[in-house]
Amino acid sequence: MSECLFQHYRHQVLAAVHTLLPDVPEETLARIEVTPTRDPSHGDMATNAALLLAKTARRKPADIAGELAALLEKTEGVASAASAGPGFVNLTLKPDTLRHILPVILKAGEAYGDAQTGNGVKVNVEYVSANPTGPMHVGHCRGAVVGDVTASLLAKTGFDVTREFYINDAGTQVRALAWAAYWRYLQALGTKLTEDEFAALTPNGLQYKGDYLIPVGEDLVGQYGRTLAGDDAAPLPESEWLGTVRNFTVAHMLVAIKEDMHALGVKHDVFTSEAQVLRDGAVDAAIAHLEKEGLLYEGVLEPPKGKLPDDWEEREQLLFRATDFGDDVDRPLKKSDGTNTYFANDIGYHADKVARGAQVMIDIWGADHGGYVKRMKAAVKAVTGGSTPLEVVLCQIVHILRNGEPVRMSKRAGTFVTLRDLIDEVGKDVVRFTMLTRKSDAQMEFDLDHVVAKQRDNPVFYVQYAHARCRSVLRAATEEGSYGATDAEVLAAVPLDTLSADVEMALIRRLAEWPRLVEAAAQAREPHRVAFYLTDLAGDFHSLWNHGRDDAALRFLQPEAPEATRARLALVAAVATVIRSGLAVMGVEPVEEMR
RNA sequence: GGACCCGUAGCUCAGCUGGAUAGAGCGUCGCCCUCCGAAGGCGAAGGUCGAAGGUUCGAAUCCUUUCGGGUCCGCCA
Repeated sequence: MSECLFQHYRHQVLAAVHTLLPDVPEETLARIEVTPTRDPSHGDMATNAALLLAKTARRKPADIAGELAALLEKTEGVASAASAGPGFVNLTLKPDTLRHILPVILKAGEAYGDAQTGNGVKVNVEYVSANPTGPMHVGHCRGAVVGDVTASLLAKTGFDVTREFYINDAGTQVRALAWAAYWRYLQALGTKLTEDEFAALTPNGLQYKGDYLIPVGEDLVGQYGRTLAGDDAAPLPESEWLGTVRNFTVAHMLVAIKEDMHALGVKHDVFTSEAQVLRDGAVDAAIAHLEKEGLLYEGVLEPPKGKLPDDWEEREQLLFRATDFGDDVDRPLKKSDGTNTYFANDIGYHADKVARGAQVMIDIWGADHGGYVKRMKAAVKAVTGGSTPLEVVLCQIVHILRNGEPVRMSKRAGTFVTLRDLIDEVGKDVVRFTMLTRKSDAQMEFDLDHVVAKQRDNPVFYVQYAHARCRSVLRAATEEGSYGATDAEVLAAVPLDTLSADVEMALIRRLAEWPRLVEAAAQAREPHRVAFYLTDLAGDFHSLWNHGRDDAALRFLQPEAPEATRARLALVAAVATVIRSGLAVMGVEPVEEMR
């Protein structure tokens, strides 16, 4: 039998449908599902098949449901099947069928829930992607976690995943960064210039004033001595030093960014440099392709309605016909100084991903880029001829709170919270889990006190506590000595007939849902569902645990009944396994005991 | 002016891509340790799913309109 009970019985339902109505169109069959029931009185699972078939069969749903139920009742593992409600078929499984999932889990270990639905399709997931102009701040970490876990979910369901980081190292921000690093370099050489005097020389003024560039300035001296500066550490023309300083500084920033990602447990397979994509000609090639397709023209854009930018002036520029592909206006590819817009480079970059083999692209962006989605999708459609879909997941802002009060993040005020600060304060696992306790497109509040509190309403604690309790029971059983070995292979073979209490069966039902949840979360690109599932699973387990307080017969360790105890231990070990499987997807370490 | 996201219990949020009587936690109220599993658990109260139309066997979910909050709107990325 398949690892996934729901998938298994879906096939049984489809077989029954085929017997009953051989000519059902493929689209209708695809919509037939077998889902867990919300109400235990509805059995273990239900199918909507009869409701969907009613139209094509021109018959009443309840009639079809009745006939389906009669067929399904005879299916192996099914105790009873009944038509219910508007035309559902409810299935009640034999207890053995449900219990059978425990050895499946114990043998599979953390791999329980793995699937092959991705069929090796190459998916490129791009996340974090930022200007390499400074340390990562807390604003980056939600997208980092969402991207990382989305990638893990896709890998778990059989996709060939590439985790990618796009380095925006080609724009004006990086030039500003180089100027700021050059200032630190001159300072390290003992320049007589004041900051104001240097700022007056700097295009668009001196930015990136944080201390983190001081060591970069010192390292520049170590590497290049005084060769990048004039006498008395006076500035040389930009052309004498910009390339050198920029590359040196970006390399430094990348090291820091990678360290931060490592501290958060976020992995990337590929780091792609915007400047490199530009040098390789991928951008020019993409623009040439669009030109050839007749999708570019020189034109004038309407000024935006409402508040007009101060320096607005009407100007003819190179435009992409984004409106042909569903965007609202055509989009410019060149800035007034003749260089590419970010958009133009991004087109080349996405074409490059496709050239490297991507069959599906998923970009994780901050919500402030929401207005950019349509044009990017339009461009990808144009440049790939529609062969390679682009999906965009937007992450809303995270507000950091301390004791319910907002933590101001301001470089000037000196309360700038870096990602590293956050990890150091609450720990990587807490950050990761908490980032998934809301769906991505909802705003989130992250209270530094709350996320480390050992309380019921802190899901991180609640789930870890459930795992620790499982481990505690298994340790106690091992130490006691008379219940036999408690490793997975042994427990996978114990008789399970004694598991029959409602709370026990409810827990088993929950465990059976895990593979289905993994697939749904991967397909929807919604990693938060894993966190919610684990919280529910933990709740079921805590409930069973407490039932043992009220009813001694429900306790895990039964000295009078070693056989029943072993069955319970198999259940407990399976719960721990599924929690570990879920935490592994989330990149969170399970704990053995609460401190 | 336009685009995108969000409006679900007093509060914070789920709701499995259209299914059965809309669910959790917090808060409120009532219970469960004469310590062998209380950092927990059980129960109660609490809802016209922002509003109005529409689509159909069936809508919190899809469409239109509308109100409220957020993000964004050529030369930032």
